Amino acid sequence: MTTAAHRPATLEDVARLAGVSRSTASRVIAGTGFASPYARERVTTAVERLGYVPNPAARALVRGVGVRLVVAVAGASAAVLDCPYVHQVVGSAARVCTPAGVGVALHWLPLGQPGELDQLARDRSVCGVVLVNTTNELLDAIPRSLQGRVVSIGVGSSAVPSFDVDNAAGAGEVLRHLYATGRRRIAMVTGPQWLPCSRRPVDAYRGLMRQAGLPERILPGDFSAARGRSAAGEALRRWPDVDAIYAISDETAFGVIAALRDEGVRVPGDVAVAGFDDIPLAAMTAPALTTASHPVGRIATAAAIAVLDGRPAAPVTLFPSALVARASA
Amino acid sequence: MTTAAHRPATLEDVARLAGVSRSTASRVIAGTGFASPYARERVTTAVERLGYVPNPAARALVRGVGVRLVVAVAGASAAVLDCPYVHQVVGSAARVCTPAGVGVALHWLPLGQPGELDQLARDRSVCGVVLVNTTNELLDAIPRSLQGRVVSIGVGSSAVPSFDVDNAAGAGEVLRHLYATGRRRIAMVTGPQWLPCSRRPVDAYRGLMRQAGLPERILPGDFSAARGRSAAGEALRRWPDVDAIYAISDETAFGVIAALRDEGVRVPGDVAVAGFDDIPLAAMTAPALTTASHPVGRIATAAAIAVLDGRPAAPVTLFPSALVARASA
DNA sequence: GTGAAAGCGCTAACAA
DNA sequence: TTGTTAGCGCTTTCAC
Repeated sequence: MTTAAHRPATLEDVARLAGVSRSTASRVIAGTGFASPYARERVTTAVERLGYVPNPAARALVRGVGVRLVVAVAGASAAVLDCPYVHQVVGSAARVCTPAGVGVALHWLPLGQPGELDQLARDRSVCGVVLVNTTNELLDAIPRSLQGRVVSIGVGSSAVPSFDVDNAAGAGEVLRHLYATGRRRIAMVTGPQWLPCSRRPVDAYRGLMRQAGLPERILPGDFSAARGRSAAGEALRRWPDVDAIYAISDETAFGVIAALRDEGVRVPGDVAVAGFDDIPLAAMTAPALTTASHPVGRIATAAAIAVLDGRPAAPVTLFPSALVARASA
Repeated sequence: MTTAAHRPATLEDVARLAGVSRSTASRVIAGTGFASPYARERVTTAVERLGYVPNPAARALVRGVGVRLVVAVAGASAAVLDCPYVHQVVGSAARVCTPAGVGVALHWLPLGQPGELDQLARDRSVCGVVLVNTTNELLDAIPRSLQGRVVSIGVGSSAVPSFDVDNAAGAGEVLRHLYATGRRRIAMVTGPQWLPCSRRPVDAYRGLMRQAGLPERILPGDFSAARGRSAAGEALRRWPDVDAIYAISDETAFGVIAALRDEGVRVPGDVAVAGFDDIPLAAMTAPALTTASHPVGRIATAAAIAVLDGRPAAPVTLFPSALVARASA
């Protein structure tokens, strides 16, 4: 490895130094095709001496594949691109894409304008798409040419494999924990109405309440702490006997707890509160938050690998979510 | 805009449909060079009809520029790539790189092995580098060929512009707040020793303590909540009269508060606690955390734009950090 | 087993 | 103002 030359070496340079043709050099470097041990040895040496690094862009161009994996996030405004959840997806994706010479892009998909996807499909630099916060409308609008290289973190379809947390199971565990610890007047703060994957915990809630003969008390939310705050106030007003609030996310749960505290309601004494996601801080607060785990990094990694690999993935890959019982419920 | 064709249109297709040469089409599309209003009109129409999207990879290849911006994070292990801070940098960078057809890559730079940078310098697909958690050793090892397209979030050098939070000022504000509210036995939990940019708050602390004739009480940390926990225990043991703990990060501060609570020490009654970063949850906890703001997203955005633009940036761009006084101090 | 040649999609001289 | 020409760096038939 020499010190960085002013002009980075090309395959041509390697071939010349090794005394072989570009084709031969290409074969041994890409690890494709035949090459005599002798040629192999000479090329390898030349690569080392020159500090040669292949140019993924040139490679992609000739192979007809893309150099960017796009994380496409559906939402009402471009502000969805700023949330920590999306950032973690992008970070995890970048980590697995980097060794493949692929970069990560971040797109906003306006709700109700599935045409945006066509744009992505026609961009030859796009090797694949990871959908986040998918809607069925979006799923139905996936251009044929994107099929086989698009996956969803959230709901999927016959054409789009899904990688998601088993939030129905996680919600079930948390709700049963609430029930087992004596809670009978359980309210739930949900996710956005338009987001299909956030309906599963709601369905779990409904099923369990019905099964236990308990009243359904649903407050629409949006994952935010602010909404948790206001929803808690509503809950107290509408159902003075409420003894537990289950929130769709830890953020929301913290908002709920803050509002309860302001109202002089004790947690978990008067009202138990549980969340979902098990973010790092859930263990640090007072009271520590009872929640369910959500392996976002692992999910995003699997999703990115699936589009990178390009082989057909299972229609649905569910990642387990387990109860993390702490002090708040 | 037609429905996505099976084979995405190329410049050639556009030129043919418009009845002009590839060059002319290229000129009007890239917005470079001359073109008659007539040609311009015909090309634009063809682009629309075909739903043509230029291929950034091909463009980059011929222009000799890269298609990836790499976020390079120094650290003891690859685990540094998993922290929310890094994710936010990557997310913000991806957002500004996407419209430029540039993807984001995420690299780990092992401490003490500055050779890794040469690799990046020789990769022609790399258009620039954003350094995170830089050391002076790393800064000195920047290959010449990378100069002008590398910036640092953290300390910089004559060759590497720095984009960072003014954490000295932020720390100063917080510490003066502590002092103004009567605290006189103030301990500090620092960042990692090897990280130069985290030394500035320590220097601010030292300067202020000295100036006020107060004792210096320093506990080395690593930004983590776990270390905040253990450091708080140490502080209590070594300095039973401690009445304030200033932590280098909100994470650490939450760890400190948790440990204090476990020990039966009241916050802020017995010991005031302050952090740094003003993460969203800082406002939601009990007690709400007193801290200083840290506009990570804005910093990362500015850094990425600077390498994308490629024009010389100011040697140092400091982003303001202001006291956010809440309940914990 | 190896090399010559063609070409991926695009831009940028240079002539016309 | 426009088109012709020559590549950017790489892979990949297809002869040899």
